[in-house]
Amino acid sequence: MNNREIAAVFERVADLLEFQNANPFRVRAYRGGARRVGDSPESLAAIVADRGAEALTELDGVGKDLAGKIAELVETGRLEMLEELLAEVPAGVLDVMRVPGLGPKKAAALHKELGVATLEELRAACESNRVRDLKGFGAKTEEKILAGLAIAASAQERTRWANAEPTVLAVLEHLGTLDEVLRIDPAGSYRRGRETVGDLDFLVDIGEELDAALVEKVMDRFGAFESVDSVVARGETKMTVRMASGLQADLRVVPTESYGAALQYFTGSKDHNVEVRGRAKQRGLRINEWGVFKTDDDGEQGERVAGDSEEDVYAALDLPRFPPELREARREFELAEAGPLPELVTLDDLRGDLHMHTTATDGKATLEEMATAARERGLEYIAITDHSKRVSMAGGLDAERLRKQWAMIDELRATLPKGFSVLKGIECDILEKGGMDLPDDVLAEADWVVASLHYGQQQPRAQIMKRLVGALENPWVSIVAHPTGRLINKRESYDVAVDELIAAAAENGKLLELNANPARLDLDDVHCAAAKTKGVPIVISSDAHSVEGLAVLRHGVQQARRAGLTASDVANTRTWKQLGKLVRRGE
DNA sequence: GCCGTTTTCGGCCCGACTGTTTTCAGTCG
Repeated sequence: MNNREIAAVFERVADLLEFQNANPFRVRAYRGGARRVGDSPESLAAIVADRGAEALTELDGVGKDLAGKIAELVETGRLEMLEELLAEVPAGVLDVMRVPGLGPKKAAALHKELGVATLEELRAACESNRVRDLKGFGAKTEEKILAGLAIAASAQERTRWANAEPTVLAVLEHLGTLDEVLRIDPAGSYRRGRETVGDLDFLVDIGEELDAALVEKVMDRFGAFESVDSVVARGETKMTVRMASGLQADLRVVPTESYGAALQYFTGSKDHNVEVRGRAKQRGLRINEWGVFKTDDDGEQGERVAGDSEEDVYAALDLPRFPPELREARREFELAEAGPLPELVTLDDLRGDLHMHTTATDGKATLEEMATAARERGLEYIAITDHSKRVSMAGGLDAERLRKQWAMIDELRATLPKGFSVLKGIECDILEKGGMDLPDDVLAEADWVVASLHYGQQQPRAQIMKRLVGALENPWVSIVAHPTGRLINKRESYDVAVDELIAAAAENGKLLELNANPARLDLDDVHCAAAKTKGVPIVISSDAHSVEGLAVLRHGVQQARRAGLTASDVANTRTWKQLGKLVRRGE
């Protein structure tokens, strides 16, 4: 059982416990455990196998009990506690709890009073007006549930960051042009640069006073944004709308003196904030979205000590202003205690792009066009890495066509200005039975060999690993591209033991790709962080199939920053010559 | 269920908004 599956079990346990009205801190412990497990770069099954269940308690938030349950899961594939809970609670109520506005308490009341255990039964109960008579419910609640059922049916999944970006920019423009809006920033997971966002958060600075008339004006303007479908809620400082796309957006309006505190607060993550506010409490301080305050002897909010800027808020706790990408309650507090935070990699640090396609296979631009566009983007070198012959649908290259392309590259090189290089590369498929799609003597002639797996993605783990590790052991391979093969919201990854893959890369002196395509972002942040700890350099590549495709590098940089990578952890921040020293090629 | 130079027991972040309540519970982030 892999980490993600273990995390899913703990989430499920937490949901069921919540439904049973269990101790909320116990529920939190399971949710925290799920997050820690999901964030762990090491395979917990491997930890149990190598060092025993006891070693799991080294994970923050995992104690003796959760460690035992993880061991039970990896050893038996089952969790007795979960099965007992499922016997007590009808599984359908978990769906009921996912309807907006329904939580564990209301779901429990619906089940107890009306026997509602599925979404269908919930709909029937609402339509026959039986819900409105329950204590704590009313006609409005009933209507909201029916509307919420429609939303739940359209199963809105999280939106890829890059798909949310146009909406975010349009809202910033729409509100930013108002004179009353002094500052506006997106917050939440969008600001943290997560690969997907659940909803959007916007924060507005309205000036010294929280003037009701001004707030009204800003909210009216927000509600008039062209994509807004309906207003979900509207209060004195906070407003929520639903876009036609189904995406929700929150607006918070605060006075200038609270802007930093509010930005910190609404950027999250939730777990990061829990840690921050816990630290505040230890120091006799209280942090909320309005500022940092001293706590009086009677526990009431006292003198204000910070709030204008995020720097001040963090400084009040002797913490650095964490880059938003790091605020996930993973290792950032540990890093802060160890010294200055690492300087995270930036787009400007990248000097080369080592994965792209041309019209020779499935690209839309020619060799010359890709080279020109890359040079205009300020890159110093690129590798042309078209597909190999196994990828027949893309017109993959055999040895003969590949050598022709390399001859063209030789010709092109003669025309290039000093300071820009085009490298002879290939994205060579890793065959289903193992081994590379082109012979070693051909690969040996390349400057840069990207190995990747496009076929046989459903094979069992052992075979997938044999293929990937085999590629890393090939003396001429430089790197494995999109190592897990996942497509965000579309396709699961292959059954890869990423820690073993990283170990194999380290052993063979090879690199691993962070594919910057926003649908891939593969390796992800957690795995890139794991590669860093094992000393395996990451290459951020566009995998561009067009001139425009080169622009995705920034998404890769964002993911790398979330992994805590600095420029020196990313191989293509180096010159091509320096980069060559990182890769062990040839025998 | 986790955790600890204020602790191995008694804590565990904090506020806005809604709908149903006559003073607040539930949900959400």
